[in-house]
Amino acid sequence: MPRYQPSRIEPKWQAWWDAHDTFATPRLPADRAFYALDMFPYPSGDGLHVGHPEGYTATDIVSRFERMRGTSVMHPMGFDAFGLPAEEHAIRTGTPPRESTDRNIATFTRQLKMLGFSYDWNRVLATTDPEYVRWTQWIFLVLFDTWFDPATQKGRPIAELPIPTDVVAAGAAAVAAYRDQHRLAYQSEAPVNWCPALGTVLANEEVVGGVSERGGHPVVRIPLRQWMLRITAYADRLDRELEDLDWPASIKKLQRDWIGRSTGAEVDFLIAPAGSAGGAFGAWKRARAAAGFPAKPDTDVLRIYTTRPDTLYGVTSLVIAPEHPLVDSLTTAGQRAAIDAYREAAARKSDLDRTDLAREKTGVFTGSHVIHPLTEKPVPVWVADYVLATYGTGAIMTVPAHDDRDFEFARTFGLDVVTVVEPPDRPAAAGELFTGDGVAVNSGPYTGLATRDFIAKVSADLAAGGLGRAAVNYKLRDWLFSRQRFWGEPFPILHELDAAGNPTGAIRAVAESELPVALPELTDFKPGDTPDPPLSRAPAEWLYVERDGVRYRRETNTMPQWAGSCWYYLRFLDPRNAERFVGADVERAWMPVDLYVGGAEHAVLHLLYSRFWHKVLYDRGHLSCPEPFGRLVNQGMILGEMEFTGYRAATGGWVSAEKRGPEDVPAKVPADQVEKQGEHFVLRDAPKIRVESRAYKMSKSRGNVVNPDHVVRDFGADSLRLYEMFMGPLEATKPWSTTGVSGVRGFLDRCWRLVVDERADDIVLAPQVCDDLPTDEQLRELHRTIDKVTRDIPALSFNTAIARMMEFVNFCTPLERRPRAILEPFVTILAPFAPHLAEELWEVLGRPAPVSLAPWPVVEERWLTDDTIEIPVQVQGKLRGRVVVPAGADVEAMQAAAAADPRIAEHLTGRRIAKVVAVPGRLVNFVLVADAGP
RNA sequence: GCCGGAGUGGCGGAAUGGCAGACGCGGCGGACUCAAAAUCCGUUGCCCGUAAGGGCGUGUGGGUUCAAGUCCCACCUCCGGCACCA
Repeated sequence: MPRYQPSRIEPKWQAWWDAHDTFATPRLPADRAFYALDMFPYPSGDGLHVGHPEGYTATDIVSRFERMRGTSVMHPMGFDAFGLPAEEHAIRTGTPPRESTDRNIATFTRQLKMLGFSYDWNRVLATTDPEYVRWTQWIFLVLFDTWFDPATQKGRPIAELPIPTDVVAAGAAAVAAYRDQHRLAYQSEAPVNWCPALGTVLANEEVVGGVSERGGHPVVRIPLRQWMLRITAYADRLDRELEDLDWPASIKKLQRDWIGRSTGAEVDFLIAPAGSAGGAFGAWKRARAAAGFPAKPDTDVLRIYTTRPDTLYGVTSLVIAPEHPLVDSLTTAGQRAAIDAYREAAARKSDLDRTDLAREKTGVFTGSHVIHPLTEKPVPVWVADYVLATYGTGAIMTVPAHDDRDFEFARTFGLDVVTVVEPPDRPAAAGELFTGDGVAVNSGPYTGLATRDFIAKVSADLAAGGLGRAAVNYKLRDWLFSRQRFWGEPFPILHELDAAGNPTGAIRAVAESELPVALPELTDFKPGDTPDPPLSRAPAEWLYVERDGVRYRRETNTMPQWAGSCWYYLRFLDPRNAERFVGADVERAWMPVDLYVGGAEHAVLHLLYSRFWHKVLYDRGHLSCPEPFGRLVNQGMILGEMEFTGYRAATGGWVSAEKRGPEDVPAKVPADQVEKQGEHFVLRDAPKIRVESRAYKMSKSRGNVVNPDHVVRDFGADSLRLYEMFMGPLEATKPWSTTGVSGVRGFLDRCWRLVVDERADDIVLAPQVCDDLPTDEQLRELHRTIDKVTRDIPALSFNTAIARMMEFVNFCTPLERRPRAILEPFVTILAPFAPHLAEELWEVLGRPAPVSLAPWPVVEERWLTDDTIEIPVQVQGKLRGRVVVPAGADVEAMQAAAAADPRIAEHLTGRRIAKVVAVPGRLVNFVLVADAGP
């Protein structure tokens, strides 16, 4: 009667843990501390997905394991609850985002509790909680109050920013403006990705393929006042300090590529005054030699950035971005119409449209020339949209012979290809493209230099002449931090108004004591036709405030969703602290995070942004460590069930997959109508017809989404947990399999029957369970299992740990007498994986709950070794037999035992042994003298 | 195009350079049952052979080694990411 019933025991133990606060974490660790963190979810309306419990189960197992080993474990959960979907839902239905968000959080909470995760629910938080928003805004004010000191490579208080004397002389307003220009949080009038359909501006990384990542709406570039975070100031540290982190090498590389550090040189080209004689250049050059290279170029020069200053003698034109500030002044009357048309077309294209369409390079000649600083020859200036305004100086020199983009550009417009670098191993062919390092040719005094030496020398010479300087650039851009949205954190910033109600340009921070700046009540969430944020339609009593006799208008932009997720791992440590964003002692005791598990989709942005904020807070003395996440692991994606797809022709018959045309329609084929033939799957009834076999990403449209609620209903939470861990390596992409879940459920059923009498009417011990002393064999089996599981959990190798536990159960099942002394330790090590079942079995065994806090069993080493071992014996590398030898047998003994085996002896008769390889404890291999033939 | 990752039975997968295929699913056979389900036991890489045994096997082709799924070189396929950053 009492079969294993997850639906009965799982809620029972969840309630028990809740009532006893079993997983409450102390404020400070008692001894060893372990911080296991999940990437908290966005509480979407769809509820939990089977992908969520994968990482969550992994950290839960490690957390439970560490707890049982006496470690103080921090294992919290919360919700990344600001975000577009709630706002879009509000726009569609009129429901305030807070309502739908709270509802979704309730669903997520129910589902997470249903899976038996050992979170300390006392620490739960949502980024939308006013108290959380308060500290997010406070951190923004820290960024606002910080400038980056390049000399010390550290963020420092803005009050410590040295003010140049001429700025001081210009008055208080000038000083304030100077400070504003140097803050880590600053405003900028920048070309941004405006998405009319979403009514918002998007970050570069939210624009994919020229359309919005969310929804796929078109995006155009317009200039707009924005809040930016100066993450580029930290680019170098964000790059360098990756080094010591225990992160997957691939993720580190992804971040490094995203930061995209490159070294090269900036070079100024004098814009040739129209109709002037050569004298102007000489004067300019002398002036530069005397004054040096200016920090900012005057309008009479074009400054370019190149990583290959060694190719300066191969320059055939300069190209500037359509948004470059000097386009207007460089355009001659004759070219005006063409340039204007080109610029307008470029403005309508997003960055990615440009790259996609511009396989064929486009561009327009400005009509102007600049003077080459070394050769003193005139160089034409073009405008082309393959040059990005936002990288480097927005202007480049083209060297068609040694850069593939410039090569293509030159080919399109018939520009010269001047070879100035020869490959190291062969002469250069005229007009060929060579982008590698080599030896300079045709380069005046530098001819003959190797690329590396050339770069060093020319950089020094340019710097000495005030014509250029070595420079470092990053692909990383400053972080566009404002959104024209309602459902986000308001900025704690006030804009000063003049008597007429117009902004003066002066801004001030909201006082710390006035935080949080709460969102106003709004009834209309619709974005407008203009980039004016919804908050600009807030009631006047929210929008306008007076401080010290001055009227201000609140900032109406809101922060992006990343803001809340940048620091949640800190708030978990001290979620109710009203005095500080996190208590200093608490932070010191728990940070950094020991294990952070989440999806690889956050490999770049979330992790980079978090690291940036963390470093600023560290620099400002608010944190004790420079990096937030010590060990990072990305769980793999879970795909839908394997599908077989056949193709049907319009005529109705099947078409073999490799011969299908675009008009043939795919059709799902049930697995039992398919068989494998060689490399491919074919239809069982028509083996000529190949079908495709593949697992697809889960998606609503494909209809292959697995709902955790259903899995729990049909198999139980422990089965879901165990299955997701048994599927394969945590980091691998793997397909879902319902029969796989039922297989794991079968294992839990066998665990149950090992302890419980299934035929009794009540839940009582199985009659086989006894108090016998375990046999040596049983102890060996037990301790080997404990050993394997103990080693596999920290390695996150859960699939092999589970396999070993299955072997243990298979070993015990046939036992007529099952000693408690082996069952109880087994239930203990099962507990992190299948906690509900383990608690129930523990109770049936008569032990005091909870097993979740029972001490982890100790491996007794002596049970891990055998007296004798069976070793393979090879002849010529081929397995020919096995012999049993004492465990400590030396090489001679092994060899003798092997040679004595009749089967081996047979293979050795009549042959001469060249040598014998015997590896103690492993194998014996007889190598024979090559057979001379019969 | 560039950068990652992965290719092992019918399927998911396991294997410090040392017995390839642990464990699970599926299949086959048996026990129990009037029967079925459930459960338990056995078996299951492919080929030849009644058997004993033998041969072949980790995407392909080479190489190193007494010994290669594992190391090296070249290539093929699939998955993921990036994509004019000068």
